[in-house]
Amino acid sequence: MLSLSCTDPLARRLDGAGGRDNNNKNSNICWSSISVDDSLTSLQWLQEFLVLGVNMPQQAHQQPHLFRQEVDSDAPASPFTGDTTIGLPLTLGKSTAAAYSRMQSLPGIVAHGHCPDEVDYKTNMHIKPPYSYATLICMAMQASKESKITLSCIYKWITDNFCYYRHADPIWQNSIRNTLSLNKCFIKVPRQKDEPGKGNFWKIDPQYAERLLSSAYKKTRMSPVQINPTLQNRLRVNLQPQPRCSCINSESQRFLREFEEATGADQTWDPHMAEGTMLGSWRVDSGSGGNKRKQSVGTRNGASKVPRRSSSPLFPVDGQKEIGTLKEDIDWVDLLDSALNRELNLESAEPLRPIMKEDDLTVWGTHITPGEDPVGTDDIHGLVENQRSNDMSDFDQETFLATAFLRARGLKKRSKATVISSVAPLSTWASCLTLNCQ
DNA sequence: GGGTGTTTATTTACCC
DNA sequence: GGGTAAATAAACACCC
Repeated sequence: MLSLSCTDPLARRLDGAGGRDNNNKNSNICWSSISVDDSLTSLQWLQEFLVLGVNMPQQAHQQPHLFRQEVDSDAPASPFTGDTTIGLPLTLGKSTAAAYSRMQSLPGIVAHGHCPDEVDYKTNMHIKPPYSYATLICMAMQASKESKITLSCIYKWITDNFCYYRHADPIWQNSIRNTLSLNKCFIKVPRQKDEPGKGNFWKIDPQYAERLLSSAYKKTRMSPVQINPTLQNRLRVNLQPQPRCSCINSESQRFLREFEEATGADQTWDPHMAEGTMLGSWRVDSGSGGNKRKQSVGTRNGASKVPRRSSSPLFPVDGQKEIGTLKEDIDWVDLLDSALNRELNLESAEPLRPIMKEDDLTVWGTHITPGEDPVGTDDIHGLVENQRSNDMSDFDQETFLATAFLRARGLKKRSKATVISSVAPLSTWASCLTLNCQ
């Protein structure tokens, strides 16, 4: 029987992770500094493990991926997928790397090619997709074969492809409209007088697409992972507060995009190929947003300033200010046992052989020089190449490309967790890390 | 009345 | 810390 203590280690960790930006920045810190003992005495690793680890086998190589060409789906591939069907949020307040570091401390959990951080947004109603509204609109526009699209079609596409929005407060539709109006990337196309229907059409301004093509996606805003309030109500679990919940940090996205640009990797949704399609680099009119219109108007409802809703409804605003405790009982042992059982079912998977320095790391005609970093990405290269000979999937190939790219960019000195979680399909980097454990 | 579009205000997160 | 993009929220007008 496990005896788990959740207070002190958790408090210590949270103490070091305060501040709104710390989630991302602490990724590396957690990876390198959390001891096994620390991990095992904190409940957070368990929480993350439960979220990240379940139902992975069937997803590891089946989930759509941003890099992968999807044949029969207009749905946005979720580059960061995972299963949250058990209803707990993904990596609450901790980066993938941090979560993974703790998972790794559990023997047998990591070593089976798991994909701990994938979310199928098409079916997962609990986690808000990490795409800005502008991105969603753009996705909808690209998915539509038409050059213009109506607001209702945008709504429909989003709800069809992001389960979260099917159940979310319809306020998001207001935000969509707001985005369409404010964002110069979107052009309103008036409806013909004889055209039936309501509202105008919308399309993307090609000039912004061109700008995007000539310059990289420089800026991306990462939405925090948000949990559908219905889930919150269902769970009624007061988990420890975290200042931010983000499963993919901005650095990861940047690397991802740099990788895409460098490799021209196939994507389900290819912003480079789609006319007017732009991801993450929307130029909004400088007059909008920000605090330029500072004006004391009180509030519209006459009340004094009301705290904003927590980014994660699981964490009430008040709760985010303090270190909370698990206020309701959770049968952690059962949950752990259940999750472990699922994990152990993977043991039939063929073990990966260690990387050998003499292995030929030539991939698609490109030779990767091995041996520069003792336990670094060389291992991954070798793994992927060797796996390739065993019918390596596109998924794995993408991982290899991503890793090779990062290495070429001089990122090999990063912590492995950072590198891998930055770009690799996570089903693969779990396998890759296995090598490093050997 | 409901959907749509616009505007204003505020907060949050990220970058420099 | 300032600037700014994005998100959130609300009010309002217009149109079918």
